[in-house]
Amino acid sequence: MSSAQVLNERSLQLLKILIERYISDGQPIGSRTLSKDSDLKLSPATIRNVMADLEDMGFLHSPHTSAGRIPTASGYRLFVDSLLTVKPLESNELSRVHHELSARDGNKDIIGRASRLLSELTQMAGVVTLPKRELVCLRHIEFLSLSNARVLVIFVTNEQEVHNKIIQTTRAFSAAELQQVGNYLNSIYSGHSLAAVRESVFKELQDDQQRINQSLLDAVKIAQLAFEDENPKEDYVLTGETNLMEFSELAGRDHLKKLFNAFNQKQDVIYLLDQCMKTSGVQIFIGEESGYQVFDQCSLVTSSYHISDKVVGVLGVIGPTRMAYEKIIPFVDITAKLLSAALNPNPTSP
Amino acid sequence: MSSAQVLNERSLQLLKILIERYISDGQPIGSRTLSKDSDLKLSPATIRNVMADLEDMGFLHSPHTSAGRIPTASGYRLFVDSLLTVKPLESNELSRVHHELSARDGNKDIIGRASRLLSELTQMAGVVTLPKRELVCLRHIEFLSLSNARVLVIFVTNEQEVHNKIIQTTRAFSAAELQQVGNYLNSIYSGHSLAAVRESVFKELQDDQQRINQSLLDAVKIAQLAFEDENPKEDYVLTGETNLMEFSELAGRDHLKKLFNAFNQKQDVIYLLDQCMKTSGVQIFIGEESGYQVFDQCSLVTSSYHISDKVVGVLGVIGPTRMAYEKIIPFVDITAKLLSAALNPNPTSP
DNA sequence: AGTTAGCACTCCAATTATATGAGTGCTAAA
DNA sequence: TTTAGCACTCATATAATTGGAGTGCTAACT
Repeated sequence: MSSAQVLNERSLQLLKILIERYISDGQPIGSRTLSKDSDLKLSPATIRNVMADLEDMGFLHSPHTSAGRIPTASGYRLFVDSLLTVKPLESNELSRVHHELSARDGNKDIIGRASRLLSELTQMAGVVTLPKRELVCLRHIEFLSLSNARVLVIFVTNEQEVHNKIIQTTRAFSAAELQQVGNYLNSIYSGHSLAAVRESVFKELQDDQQRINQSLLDAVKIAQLAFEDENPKEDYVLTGETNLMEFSELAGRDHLKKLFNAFNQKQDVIYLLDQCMKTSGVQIFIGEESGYQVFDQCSLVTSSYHISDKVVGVLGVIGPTRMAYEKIIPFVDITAKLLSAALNPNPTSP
Repeated sequence: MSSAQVLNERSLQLLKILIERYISDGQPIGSRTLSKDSDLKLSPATIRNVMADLEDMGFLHSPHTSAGRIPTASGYRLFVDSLLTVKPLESNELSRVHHELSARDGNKDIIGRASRLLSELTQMAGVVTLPKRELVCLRHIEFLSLSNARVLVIFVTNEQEVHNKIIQTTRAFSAAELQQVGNYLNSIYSGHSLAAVRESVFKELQDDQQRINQSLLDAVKIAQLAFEDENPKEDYVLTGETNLMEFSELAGRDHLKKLFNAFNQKQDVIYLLDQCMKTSGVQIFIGEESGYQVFDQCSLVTSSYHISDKVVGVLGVIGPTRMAYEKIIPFVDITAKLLSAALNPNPTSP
């Protein structure tokens, strides 16, 4: 009965133009505007018909009877998946990214720098997860004796991150003993991923314990405590949250508070970012797709980064659904690539 | 000509009641309300006269002709300095503080816990500075050789905080050499404040360098690099910022953004907190007194905390000027005391 | 069959009017 | 010195009015 319920070329064209226009203006787009904007020579009336169809199919939506149309989440989805024409980065932006992520000052706080980069260049919120501990390689481990049979464990990972942790041992160890333990563990495990170390230690303890002598047993026991999986909590660095206050669609007091609380609680955001880590390339959550009420008005554009071919983290941008995807997507993409490059030991070796 | 421009007992009484009432209600207080609230049997008209005087003296202020009066910063100042009757903490709050700041789990992130405590119990923002590095004592230092003549310095301070830093040395050092350097430095400097160490190292290098042998000279040179004063930047842990969004007086979008930016930039807040560190006991900045526009509507209640009798940091609460000072002040006070207690090595020793 | 002009209709947003009432300052009497 | 009385001010809330942007439908046009 109703006319074409089909997505022909023309409808898509119009949808694309509408969304682009909405993204740049932020106001509902009406048939008259769209008619002038497109070079298809169509009258507003025709466009109204098309728009009605697009609305039926769930790509558009009117805030009220006499406003124009705005894209729904599915509309955006269709847009980013098949309508989008990505824009290359401007040269000054590109050089900024290069400069900021160059390995020069020993990667000091490179995660933070990346996050700031993302937020400053997009004027939205930038987020970068810390490299997943499990997947990171051990470079060196060291023990320090404290009072009451406690031992301070210090270990350095691949990317020169230093971690530390206090463990409670069953008896006090002297500095010399700990030195030995350290030497032993370093000689065996240096270069292995933390997950591998944990696993290996576990196996060692399962095996017949008679086989190894007492001091090695001590070493393994200490190692077990050191790499015990107490809190595999991931974490991220978020910057530029305040930028989000500029966007009227997010600026309701309640909404803003919920959003910032979610950022502080971290768990929901971590869950989302974790999802993104599973797939390679740029991932996008648009509005309600995230499944969290709080992020209904937000989109998340992410890409994962890696160290020696293993994905160890994600970075991305959080902003209103109405964001300039055609610029954000390539930007996130290249940032992830350059961060990976900066973190990898020999970017130039074969 | 006008009547008593003097602060007699009655005016102060009324000012106190007005401020208390304003703090609890948040609305301008009129003469009628105040007349009923005070047990002085005075008619609204009389009270109007008194209020007019108080306004002349700068303690009150009308938002407009036909609203009641609200306190000015000087009004609040007079109130907290001489009118206030502090309320003791409720027992459940007290036990919460004790529990949260008990030294049980090795002071792990005790700064963060203190900050969360402050924000959760007050429903405002809590802030705790990290212990001032300079004043903190060295417990142990350790060196690790990296590639390209770089050395990773790891040192543990009094309160079992672990710090690390990468330095660039003039030549590569072997692990054994670094071991020696570490032993030497530990034997001499363990237990000294970082400032003292820096000073001593500096003196050592000034002295005739022939006097000491080569390996000791190396040690001192490395120590100099390690304790070089690159960035004496202080830092703090701020929590519960989002609570501030609940207060209508701070909730303007612009204002909120400026406030949160100030929190992120940190420098202004640090400057203020630094001021507070110079005086002992509870310090209060009310509104404009801070000198920063952004904090015009805010008050800051702080108290310093110490390690072995040296003030090393401050903690406090940031909220709207209209806050319940009579509860906040003792709360901040006790929190600072208990944090100090938790950080001090032997709380029970003589 | 697809496209377009015309028209009645809807609904928001902005403006203006209108009341309401809380609170003040002043004056004059107690 | 205190108080009652009164005219005045100003912010807030509510309603009434208007303008315009945009729609959906129908009927005519290609």
